[in-house]
Amino acid sequence: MSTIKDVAQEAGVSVATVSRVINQNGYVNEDTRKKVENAIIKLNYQPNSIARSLYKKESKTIGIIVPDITNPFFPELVRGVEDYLIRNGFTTILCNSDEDADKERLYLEVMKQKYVDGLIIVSNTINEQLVQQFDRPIVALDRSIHKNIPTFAIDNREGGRRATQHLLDIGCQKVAHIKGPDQIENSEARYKGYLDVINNNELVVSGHYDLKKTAQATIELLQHHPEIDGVFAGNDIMALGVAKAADYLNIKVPNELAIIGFDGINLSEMTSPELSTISQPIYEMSTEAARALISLIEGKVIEKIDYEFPFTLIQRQSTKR
Amino acid sequence: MSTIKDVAQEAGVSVATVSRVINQNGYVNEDTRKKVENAIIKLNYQPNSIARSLYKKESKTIGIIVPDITNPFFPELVRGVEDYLIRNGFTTILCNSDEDADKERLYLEVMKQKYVDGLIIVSNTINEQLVQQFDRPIVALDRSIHKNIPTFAIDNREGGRRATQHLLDIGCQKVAHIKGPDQIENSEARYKGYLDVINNNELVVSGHYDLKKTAQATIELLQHHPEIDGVFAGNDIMALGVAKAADYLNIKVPNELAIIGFDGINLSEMTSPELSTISQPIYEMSTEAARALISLIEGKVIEKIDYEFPFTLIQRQSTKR
DNA sequence: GTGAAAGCGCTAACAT
DNA sequence: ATGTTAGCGCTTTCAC
Repeated sequence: MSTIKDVAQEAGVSVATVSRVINQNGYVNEDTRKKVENAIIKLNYQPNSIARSLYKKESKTIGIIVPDITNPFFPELVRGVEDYLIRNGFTTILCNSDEDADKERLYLEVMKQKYVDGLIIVSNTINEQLVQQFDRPIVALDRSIHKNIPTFAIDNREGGRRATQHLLDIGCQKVAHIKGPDQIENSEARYKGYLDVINNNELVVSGHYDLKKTAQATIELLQHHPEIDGVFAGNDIMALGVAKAADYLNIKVPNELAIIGFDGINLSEMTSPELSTISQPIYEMSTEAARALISLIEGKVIEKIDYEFPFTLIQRQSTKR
Repeated sequence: MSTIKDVAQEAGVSVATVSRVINQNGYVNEDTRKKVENAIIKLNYQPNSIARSLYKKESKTIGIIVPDITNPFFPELVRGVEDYLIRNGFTTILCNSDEDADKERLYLEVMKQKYVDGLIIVSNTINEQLVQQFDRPIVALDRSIHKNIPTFAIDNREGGRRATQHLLDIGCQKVAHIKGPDQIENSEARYKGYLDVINNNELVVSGHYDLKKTAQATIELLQHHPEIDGVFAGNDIMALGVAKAADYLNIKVPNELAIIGFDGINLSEMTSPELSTISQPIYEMSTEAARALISLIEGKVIEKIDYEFPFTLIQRQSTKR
């Protein structure tokens, strides 16, 4: 690959001039500009962004850390981020942390060495201290990780309330909640939302954000409590698990059992029956997070630390009766 | 952040020595090594990999180009790649091409400028010439892109045969095929596999790898051809579309209509009914592709150009009768 | 065994 | 308006 030096030589000018035309700054005569541009084309020159990064101490690269891209919620998030970033000249490094603090530490270290300009993190296990030490901008997506770090999420508790209320509204008498993992901020919040509405009539079991475990737990739950006629699942995948349990027990959805999920991933409308859900503006949340991160990278101050997005209740077959 | 110079100063040695310690090459006295290591710890020094890349002309970064991470097949692929790479000291840049040749060209250009050490590509739209010009190793995943580029995939035609034969084996009399997009190598191959088995009794409709379109097309198909009792869908998502169509028309799966998909994405066992499918070893394919890419980057020669992986037929509820 | 110094490709003073 | 040059942080010859 040819370098700026080659171009300079070819055009009969100095490297500084070439640099000027590339970066469109400083004065350069129309004629010399032409000469340089021709040389660039002739040599098929492309600036070496590593060299540029070394000097400018910026890499036009950001890292995104998610628990596991294989979990259907995250591709939609990552896609929003990547879309926004590439349009703005940034490139996206993908990291799967498996919610493992060691892996997160490793990624943080690597990202630092590679001079990423900023980080977008989805995590609840991440070491706050490490995050604090990271001397470049960070934003948190979907879940907060530190009170000083801008966070882009919905009000999960309110979402939990809304989901539960919906089940009541359609006439459910006994609404159970299949809760996501303990200690995950979001699943706790959704759970609280459920409690807010259900008072003293609660019936909760844990499903760990996992389809099979949820199906298993739900089967037992429904066997012990045949009076349950509505389930609010901690997320859409879990709601699918509940639907499977119902199918297994030959319980009709939605008439004998209404089900509502949470997140609004694409998957929720692919299944039969289609799932009612609390739909997050996933794409918008992620592009906004990316936009804010870039602002921070550019040294701008951003308006707030807490970006709360509106969610919507989507009623589909699983609660339509 | 402290530099190698700071460490050298702190340890009272030259930068060359520090470099030797970091890279564990060249001779260095046990005592000086200790001094240097202490200085590194004291200053919390981390080598700047940008500077290293500039000199070594390698970035320990690779790019992966997929059509759309939001399509459930790709996260599993990307995860396999990322897992293998991070374990081997590489970092992964994610690119969503949307099967758009212009976007692909853009990504190729950016990757080149960023000195990525290699590329993993899933595409059928990519410009072969551009790929040829890319002067670093490339491997193709899931679909071939050029005869000189190592390809990691299964035998899709044979898979198509197997799927179709399976429907016949369980007693289907009239098997239709919902075909993936034209001009996509894989969907054509699967289609051919179907034809191989079905001779002259074919019934094919195009579904574009899209759930809703597939559901719509299937509804029409089934209305015109109520004799159809088995469907081989071009992939798992399309199979879901077929299942929805059946649900809509109140046709019982699998007894009145058996359905088989293709790919074996996680999703295929999340639904009710669970989908039979031709399961690709997605994770293994992708880690092998990553492994081969690294070999190429290291200048090794790899054994072959065509890596064909075995698939397996997974029979689940949708064809169990 | 260790250090001095050149150079990777680029940008940005500073000259002219 | 253009050129010269130092320097970004690192690795690696080449001396000693």
